Amino acid sequence: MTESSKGKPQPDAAAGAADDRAGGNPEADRRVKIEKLRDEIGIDPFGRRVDGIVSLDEARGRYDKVADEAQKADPADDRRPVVRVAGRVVLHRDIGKLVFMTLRDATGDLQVAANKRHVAELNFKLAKIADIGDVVVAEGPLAATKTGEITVWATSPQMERPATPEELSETKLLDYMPSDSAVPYPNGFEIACKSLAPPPSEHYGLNDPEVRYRKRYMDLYANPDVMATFQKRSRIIKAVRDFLTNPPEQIGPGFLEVETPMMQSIPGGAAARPFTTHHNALDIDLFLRIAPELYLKRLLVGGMPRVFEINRNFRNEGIDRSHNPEFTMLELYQAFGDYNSMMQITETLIQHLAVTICGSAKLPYGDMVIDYTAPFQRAPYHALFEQYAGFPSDDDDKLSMLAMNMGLDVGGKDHDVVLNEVWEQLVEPKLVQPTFVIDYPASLCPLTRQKVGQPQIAERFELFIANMELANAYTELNDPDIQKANFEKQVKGIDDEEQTFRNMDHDFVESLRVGMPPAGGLGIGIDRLVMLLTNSRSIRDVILFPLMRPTAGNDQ
RNA sequence: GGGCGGGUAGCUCAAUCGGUAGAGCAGCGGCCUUUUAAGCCGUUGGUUCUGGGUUCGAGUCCCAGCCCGCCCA
Repeated sequence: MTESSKGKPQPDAAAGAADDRAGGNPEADRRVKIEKLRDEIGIDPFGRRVDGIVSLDEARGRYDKVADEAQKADPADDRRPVVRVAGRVVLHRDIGKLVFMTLRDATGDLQVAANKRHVAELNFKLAKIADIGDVVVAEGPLAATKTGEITVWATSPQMERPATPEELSETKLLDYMPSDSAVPYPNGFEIACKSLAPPPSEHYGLNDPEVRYRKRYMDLYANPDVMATFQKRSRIIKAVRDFLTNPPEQIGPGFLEVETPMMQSIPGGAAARPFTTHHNALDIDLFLRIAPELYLKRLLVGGMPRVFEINRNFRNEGIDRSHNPEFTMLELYQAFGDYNSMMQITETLIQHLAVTICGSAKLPYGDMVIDYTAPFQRAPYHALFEQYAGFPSDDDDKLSMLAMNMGLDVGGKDHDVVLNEVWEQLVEPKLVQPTFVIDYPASLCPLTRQKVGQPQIAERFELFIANMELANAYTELNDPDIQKANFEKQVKGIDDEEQTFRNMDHDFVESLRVGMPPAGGLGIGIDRLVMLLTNSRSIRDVILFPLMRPTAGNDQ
């Protein structure tokens, strides 16, 4: 980036700062304006504190049609509400002695007009030279234009009439007049922060996905639907917290929100490859957690009966439409629950979110319409396989044939591992409406309690919606001897990346020896849930700053 | 990991068969007192992702690489 250098002409584009020949290089031109603001107009192009700003949505709501029409009929009868607003300029129309601009903030857009007759000369000049992308402050009465658009008419108090006592007390006008400034602030119109960077297209927005993800700060203001998505994400997460902290009666007492280590010396609780880091003082390798599970269960041992955590997990794996290396997960554990009580919580929570956040239990996702009305369908794992494969899941020969036809590598893998790979390709694409897939092969679930009388079946479910795995839950295993044996048993065929339980967490087994009450445990992928509820196609559209490869310019 | 598509001005995009890199908007200089993607006149702005190659001549064709997206594994 080029530094402006006052007074010393350089061949560089930005250097023409002090003369009027600048042109063509938007940033250089804006630097010229900054110098003008400082040197000729004598104001700080980066503003100062302003109190009493109302959002653009709020300002629009304060428009008083009766007062507006009364004032238009009799200019002396002015009861129009006065508002002070701030926003980024997204459109700017200068028609001589009148300037219109469209401001945008997190609540929407609103038009501001500056009329030379009502704004002090200096402030009118600021309105004329304001650029798209600048953050500005405007103050004045709300009135509609000829075409009916609600507009803040920037007004310098001393130009029109003295402020009434009501206005003064309502907006505390005098409070904002900085003692070290000759200019009453905002005096109708001020530039609060000059934008040096060239703005995105005012008509086409910002479309390039790479730029949108790398420069989310531009994406957020250029594309209002992006702002809306992340506002909704925030509301969803708050609603999850509220729901779990104070659940509906049928779910019982509230859950306690806790935080457990993200840096772990033995990464456990899931099948995934972890990120590695190092602690210098202790001189030990640590891993970013792949799941909080084993720590949350220790809390059950300690006597917290219901706990949950909403936070980041890290998995050193591929990136695609539904995977980001760091992602947000809800995990909760309920003493004396099981996978059935987890299903009840899951479907009640998700229906609640759909209805309260999105206004309906039936929501579009892409071409689909998803019905979140509880209860969700339950379907046993093996039954689904047989339904779509056409033969029972224990037919090893047919399974091998099918796997090879799918191009899968079956060599040396256990039956259940191959079955699961085939299952994922065969069944997952069919699961559009919310479906609890229940009763998994026990060999795939080392942390899960087996079904009574059916030791080969684990009391586990995964919830699928719109072909995505959204939640995973078990009746938790609390027998320390079986847990230890499961950790020691290497599940053949799972490759290195999925080799979770190679390093036994002895302390976790020790905690089970102390005694963990029977429990249900649940994990819900928050990013994917937000994708569904905001109809977003990619996980990158619901993560503010998704991981991107750094550019040569060192963006991140 | 594989296939397909894309990368050209600040933004959105053109560029015929390989033949002087363009438009709209933004910017800059003017005009304009109710605009709505305001309008009018004038005007600036390019490492065509990077590096090689073919050619009299490459945004275009070939090779390699980088990045992004979509689909598949």
